[in-house]
Amino acid sequence: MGIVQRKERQRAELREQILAAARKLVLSEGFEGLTMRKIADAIEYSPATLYLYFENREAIGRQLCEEAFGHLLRYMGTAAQVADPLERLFAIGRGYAQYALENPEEYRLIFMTDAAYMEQVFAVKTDDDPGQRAFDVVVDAVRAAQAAGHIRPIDPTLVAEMLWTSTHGVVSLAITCKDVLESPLEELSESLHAALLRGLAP
Amino acid sequence: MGIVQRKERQRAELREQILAAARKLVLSEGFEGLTMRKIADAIEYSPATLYLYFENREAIGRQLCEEAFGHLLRYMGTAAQVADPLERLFAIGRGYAQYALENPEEYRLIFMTDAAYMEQVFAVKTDDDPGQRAFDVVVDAVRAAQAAGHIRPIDPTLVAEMLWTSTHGVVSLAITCKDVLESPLEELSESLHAALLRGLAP
DNA sequence: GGGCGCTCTGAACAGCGTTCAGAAAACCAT
DNA sequence: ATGGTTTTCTGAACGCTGTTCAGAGCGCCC
Repeated sequence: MGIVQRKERQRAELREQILAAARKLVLSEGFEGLTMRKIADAIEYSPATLYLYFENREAIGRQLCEEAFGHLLRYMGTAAQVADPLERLFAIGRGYAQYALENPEEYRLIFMTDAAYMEQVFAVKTDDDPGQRAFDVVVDAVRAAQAAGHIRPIDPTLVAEMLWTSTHGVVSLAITCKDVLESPLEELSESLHAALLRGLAP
Repeated sequence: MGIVQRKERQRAELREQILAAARKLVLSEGFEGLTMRKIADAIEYSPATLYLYFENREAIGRQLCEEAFGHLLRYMGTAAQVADPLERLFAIGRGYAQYALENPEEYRLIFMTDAAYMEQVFAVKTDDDPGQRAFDVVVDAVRAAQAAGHIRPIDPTLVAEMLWTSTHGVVSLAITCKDVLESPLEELSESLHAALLRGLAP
């Protein structure tokens, strides 16, 4: 009775083929450049077939989004294991920035695209949602830094959001308005982090 | 011989009518929702006519962009006159954030839209380009704060970019991922500014 | 082998930016 | 006022987009 299993497998395979083609297209042309017909061409199926595997174009974007959070988490993951709490916060920030700058189209898809379809991604808010987990990594590091007396004892979520938004500011501007920032990106990012953490000391 | 003058005036008027319709549409539907056919409908002309007044859709966006920088400058302008240097920096940040949150679609158009056509906006770089002037307002305030001994004597451009990117981070995330930031926006923005400036003290 | 169900597609719809030949209108000179 | 020139405008088209749906084609079970 392996027939239904095989059918399920084939179905999953085609679904994955669609996602693979979409990934490639987003990587090279951005989500704006992602087209149902281009995907269909790439996998050699009719455009109509895509709708048997995904509700619509946004559903594909949503799926890629969730994957992207996983990638972000990987970039931050190694940094999250640094022992020294303050150094860990720096490392996380660097990992985050590195992810954004090495995967600008993915980053744009997650954090810089109009929220219409993103609402459903963020609406999940379960504890194992990668986005939430990425944020929790920061909050944990903040708590540790507070416990070690490196950061004043205010709401760790607030502190985490301060760190997050400021790093997001650097990388998102760098992605959108290339060449508009005069300072070298790394210096800017590092100085910002350093000043912020200094200002957050007890 | 006021005929050529009248023709020029009428031409300018229709151009302005196009821009007015475009402004309204961007305001309500964002730049993505701005359509040549919708503009044409609004002003009761054929879509083809628009191309006699603007090279293409992006040229209209570019024009709106330059206007938007003017608006931003107005929001920051009053703040730029605060006497106390440190308080002035706070006021400028508040003005900037207020502009972004009260005109999200305009802000998105300027700083969050893919740069393809923006390059020409930023490429100007003349001294009276509103974007440059807005940034200079910050740099000047930084210099004043440094002269008053409130900020350590490092490159004022770097400091200005640190302040700019961090505020941009808050407002752009607030615009794109509404409800994802848990902290009240004003508190987040204010705390961030305060911590940053504290960290930048000599 | 016949019938059922699943998978897939061609064709279409409505919309998009943009172009261009030609209609229409405005102007000028006679 | 009339004819001709110039400026302004538009209908129709091209190729693209996301999406839908009737029906074709094929594999599976009885």
